[in-house]
Amino acid sequence: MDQLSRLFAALTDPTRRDLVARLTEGDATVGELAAPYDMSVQAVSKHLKVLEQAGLVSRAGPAHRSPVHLEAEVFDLMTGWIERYRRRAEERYRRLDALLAAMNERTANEGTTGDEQPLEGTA
Amino acid sequence: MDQLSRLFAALTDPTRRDLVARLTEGDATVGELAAPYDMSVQAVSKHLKVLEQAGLVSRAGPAHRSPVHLEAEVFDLMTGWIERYRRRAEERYRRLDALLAAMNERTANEGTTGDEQPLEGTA
DNA sequence: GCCATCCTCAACCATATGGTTGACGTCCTG
DNA sequence: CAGGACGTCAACCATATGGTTGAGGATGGC
Repeated sequence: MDQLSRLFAALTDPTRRDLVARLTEGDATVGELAAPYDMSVQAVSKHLKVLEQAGLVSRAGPAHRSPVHLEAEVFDLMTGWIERYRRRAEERYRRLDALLAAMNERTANEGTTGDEQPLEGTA
Repeated sequence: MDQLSRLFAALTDPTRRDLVARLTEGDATVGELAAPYDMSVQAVSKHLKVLEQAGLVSRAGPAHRSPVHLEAEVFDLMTGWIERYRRRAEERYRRLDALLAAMNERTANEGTTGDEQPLEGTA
């Protein structure tokens, strides 16, 4: 699985999104992170593993009680993907609007010209 | 499942991300969308259903051969969530930097003052 | 050095996911 | 109106996911 897929998958689960949200307030140990949930510590540990493999979280060391740290920069991978296609879609809407405006203008000037499939392959 | 979860889940699958990417080039029928993949049309139809339930995609009508349309605005729900916590994390780093700078200045001026847990609850 | 605490690993279970094939409904064509 | 093309529905299968419990491995305090 590629990292982008791992990132989206990681943030699919509401518990994991909540963990990320809490980590923006500062590093925390697994125990601290697990405390608020009505769920076993092992389950939270698994969630953290998923976040870690997605690159969203890191551990200071393999040590006992070592704090979990949020790696906020990897968010950019997702926003990068999203914004790219968001922009592309908007770009297309603008072109479509321009095209429709041009068509309106032409029909207002002289009516149909015999060329009637201007949308094909352009929009 | 809440919409945010559905959105992240929808974009987890590379095939669905690719469908979204292609829809930024313009609306398309299910058949057109399914053609490039080494996969049954039914499978692509399922993927489109997932995208539709996440709000990322809409159909012109229940009709035969009706085009699939991308709803790019819902991207904002995700970027909104991501950017919120991205900002929160950065905000925290700035506060931490400021605190460390203040500590350095103080120790440079007069050494320890006896109050030695300034990080607790602040970072 | 011992023991409690923190955390992870492993096995297990229920359900969700992503794919298949086959059957069916609906529309456009002739 | 008969037939083919397009799309979805349903059943099925393999694997992934999110949770549980039980056991075990390090660490740190005493």
